[in-house]
Amino acid sequence: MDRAQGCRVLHVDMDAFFASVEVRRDPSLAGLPVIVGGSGGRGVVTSATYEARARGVHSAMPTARALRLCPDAVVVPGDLALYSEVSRGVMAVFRTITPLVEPLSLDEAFLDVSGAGRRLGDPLAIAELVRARIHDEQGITCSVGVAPTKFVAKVASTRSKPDGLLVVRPHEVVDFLHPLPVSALWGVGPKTAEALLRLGLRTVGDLAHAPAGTVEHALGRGAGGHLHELSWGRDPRRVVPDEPERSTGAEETFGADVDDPVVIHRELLHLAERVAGRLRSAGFLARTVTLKVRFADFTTITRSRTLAVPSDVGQQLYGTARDLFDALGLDRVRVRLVGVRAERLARTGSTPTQLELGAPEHGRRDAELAADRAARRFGAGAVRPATLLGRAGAGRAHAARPTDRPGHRRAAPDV
DNA sequence: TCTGGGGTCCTAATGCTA
DNA sequence: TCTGTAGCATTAGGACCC
Repeated sequence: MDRAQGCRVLHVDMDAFFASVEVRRDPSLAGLPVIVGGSGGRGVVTSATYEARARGVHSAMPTARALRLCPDAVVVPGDLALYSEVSRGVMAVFRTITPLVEPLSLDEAFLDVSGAGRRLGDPLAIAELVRARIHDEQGITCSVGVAPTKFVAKVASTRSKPDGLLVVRPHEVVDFLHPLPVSALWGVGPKTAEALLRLGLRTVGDLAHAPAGTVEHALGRGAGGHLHELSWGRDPRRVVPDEPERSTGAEETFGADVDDPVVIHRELLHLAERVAGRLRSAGFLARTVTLKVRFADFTTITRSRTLAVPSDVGQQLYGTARDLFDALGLDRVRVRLVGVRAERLARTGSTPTQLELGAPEHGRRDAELAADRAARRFGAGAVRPATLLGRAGAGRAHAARPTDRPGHRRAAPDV
């Protein structure tokens, strides 16, 4: 009489995570439409309470539009440091259930509970335990999907929101999936849904009964084959804890478009320092540096370069990003956003250090490590390049500064 | 009124090399 | 020595997710 036999995977997803944490911090917000997101001219909603969602607000919507839909909403700027702290608490609860925890983001994770049955009961009992403990210990609610595979567990948690629990047993998988719209499949966004609609495929069942070759022709071998498998609930992926990061980056949208290369260089330096700080604190070196530029018309380009020697030095990342930017040969073109990303990461220490001839690499790195220590002691921004002095806070010199939303920059994991 | 910031993964083009 | 090619690495872009 096992109520969830064959269901080894739990997908746990916090309900309206950022907004719920804000309500927990300030209980006077309970029951109100609360929007977490950029309040600057160009901000978007990152999270909203269900009271706001009921009025049509959803994440990724421009805040200005959300406020037209819901003028009485309370807008809070967001506090990533706080959300990260709550997230660590949530993940710690999961790890007392099973060591096989695969976080997907700050607010959701897969748990493989196949080894926890003897200690904690069947997967349904474990799911109920997780929900109770998150509520009691973290003060927020979550939704849980219980299924034989990761993908079905993920869909199940989504269908049970908010504050719900849904078990999909192996023999129920096909009946559960097939009535759903294709957009319910993990990896089907607007573009893919449109491509499938052109084939007359609206539901997961339509997709499942279409010839695999047709789907692969429309979407490509990889994606087509994968989605066709998912439509039958076939998903061989295991729950994998402790996957290392593959890249880390930072980007900033200017408050107004910028065409001054001096301002753009200064922003690149700031972003490169941020990324390098994160690399050092996480113990990674970057093999490749990628520059991202979004123009006023929202077209976006990237340019990347592989370093001769992997690096976690801000000045080196900056130099590469700046070279890539200058090589674009832009002549007073209006830029909306710039970003710097470190990719193809290698563990510091696992990569033989090879000093470039004549390069003051070692000195720079030591200086930046000293700055890290000062930042830990005296706060982020205690030490920074002279070019960046006066940039934050009182920077009225340039009308077109990045959006310095109160609490936003400070909240970034700046090490 | 437009459209953030953090990521992952996939594909295609291209250049190098055996 | 020349040429074709397979395979790999790099680069750029795009779709998608939270």
